[in-house]
Amino acid sequence: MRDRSAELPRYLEIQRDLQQKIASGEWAPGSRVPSEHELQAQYSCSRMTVNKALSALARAGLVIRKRRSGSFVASPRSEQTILNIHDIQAEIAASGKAYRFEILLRTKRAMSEEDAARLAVRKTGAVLAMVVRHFAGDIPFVVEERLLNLNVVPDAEIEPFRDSPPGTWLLNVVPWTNAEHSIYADIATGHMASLLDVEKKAACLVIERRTWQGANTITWVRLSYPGERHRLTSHFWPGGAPAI
Amino acid sequence: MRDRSAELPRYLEIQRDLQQKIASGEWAPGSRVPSEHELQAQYSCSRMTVNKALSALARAGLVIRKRRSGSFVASPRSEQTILNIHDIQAEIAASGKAYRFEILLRTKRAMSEEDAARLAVRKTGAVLAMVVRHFAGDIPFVVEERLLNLNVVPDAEIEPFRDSPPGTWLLNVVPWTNAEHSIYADIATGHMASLLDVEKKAACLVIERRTWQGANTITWVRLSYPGERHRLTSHFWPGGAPAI
DNA sequence: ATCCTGATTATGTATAGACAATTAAATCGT
DNA sequence: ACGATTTAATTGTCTATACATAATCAGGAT
Repeated sequence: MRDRSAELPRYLEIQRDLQQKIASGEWAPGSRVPSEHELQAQYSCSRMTVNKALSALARAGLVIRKRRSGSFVASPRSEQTILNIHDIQAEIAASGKAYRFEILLRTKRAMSEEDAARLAVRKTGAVLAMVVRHFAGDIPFVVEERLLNLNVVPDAEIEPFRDSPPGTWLLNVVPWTNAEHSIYADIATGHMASLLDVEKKAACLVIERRTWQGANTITWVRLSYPGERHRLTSHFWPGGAPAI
Repeated sequence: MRDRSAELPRYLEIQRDLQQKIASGEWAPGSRVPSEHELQAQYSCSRMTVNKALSALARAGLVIRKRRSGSFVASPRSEQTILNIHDIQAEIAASGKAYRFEILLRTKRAMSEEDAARLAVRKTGAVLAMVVRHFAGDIPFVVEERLLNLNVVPDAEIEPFRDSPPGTWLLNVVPWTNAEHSIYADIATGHMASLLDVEKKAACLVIERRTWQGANTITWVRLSYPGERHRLTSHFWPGGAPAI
């Protein structure tokens, strides 16, 4: 029936074809995409195959689909990117540098008002507060301030964190369902500057993250990177992969 | 046949069911997920329905699928988040503040070495270099330094940018296919500090972005935000939406 | 033991058809 | 002319089936 010499699956072929028409501007934002019925005829395939292509484009935000009305090229409202925030241990190891970490503080305490606010939970139970410094080679890479919700992760209390830092340990031990990131720039205080081995009042890139398992906040963490030594970079294709 | 009182489509019901088992840790990373055949029997539905659920989980990175071997719970290697970098005009308008912008520089010039490096293209043709300051109310919100590749967007040369700043104009005029973001922290130089109305040597959150249409670089832009006044935040669910 | 070979299994893709849900458009009654 | 009702177009979901493809496994030949 169909050309079996084709490399790509049919639905991907169609998807990229449409994506190309949108990306090139040939199909302007707001304009109507042919209906599944029409595309099915054009590509001489089943409706399900066309549907798979169009659904993927809808998921990627390139088209908007409405029953009875049809599918329309979406107007771009914002630029998206998927930020991959790697496990620090893995990230440094991948860069070829020697990794080590140093636990500067480890305290169990009853949850304070501030702790509760950071974890975004009611003030109850206990937390494990930690400060960890990570090194890439001999250079301080990032300082991690962390709160672990012992109500959710009681095991953390007895974990020595000898081989793995708390972030890596958590990632492997407790599955997370959702996370909130907040990224900003700040001036290194005297203490932070000495920990990162940068000048006083140097710029820091700060990432704050809260991680949940369902309704429970697992952990809050603040990562302070020396501004000149660290960049978050990411490459993004709306379709999920290079189109051509 | 099936229970029509169910609110959710069958495939989503299955998807969330599996997602919950993974998120709760009931199914550990590396462990095997029942095969499509088994799930089809468990949920008494067709294989295509199960396939849709499993494919979605694979796309979200929660499971890894291998022919002949089966599907396995993925071990989390990094935390992802989808960063939505909004159109500045829309972002400020959405916050309820008055938006205005001011073009501080607009120069057409032959592409220099530095321009070519920033745009990641061969040095050829001309660029339009701009510096734009955006205000939220009366407060400087961000300073935008931009290079427009006139080889790709010749229309920019005659565009007055009276109603819309270049970012908004581009978003509406030229569709983009992929983008690269780089986020870091920097110290405000004297000039930048005065533009942003912050103290000298204040921390700035800087976003650099290159945007392509296919193989052509459309634009390079550097956005400098006052560090204390701006945060990038995002909330992320691996499945794409709250599971419960 | 080692290497080929074929059987088996799970996923990947595709088809044709069916019904449901949504809603724009057309029709009808007043 | 207007409002209510019907029709129809389009997407959303689902089924049953089929064959393709990749990878593992078990034998069997060397």
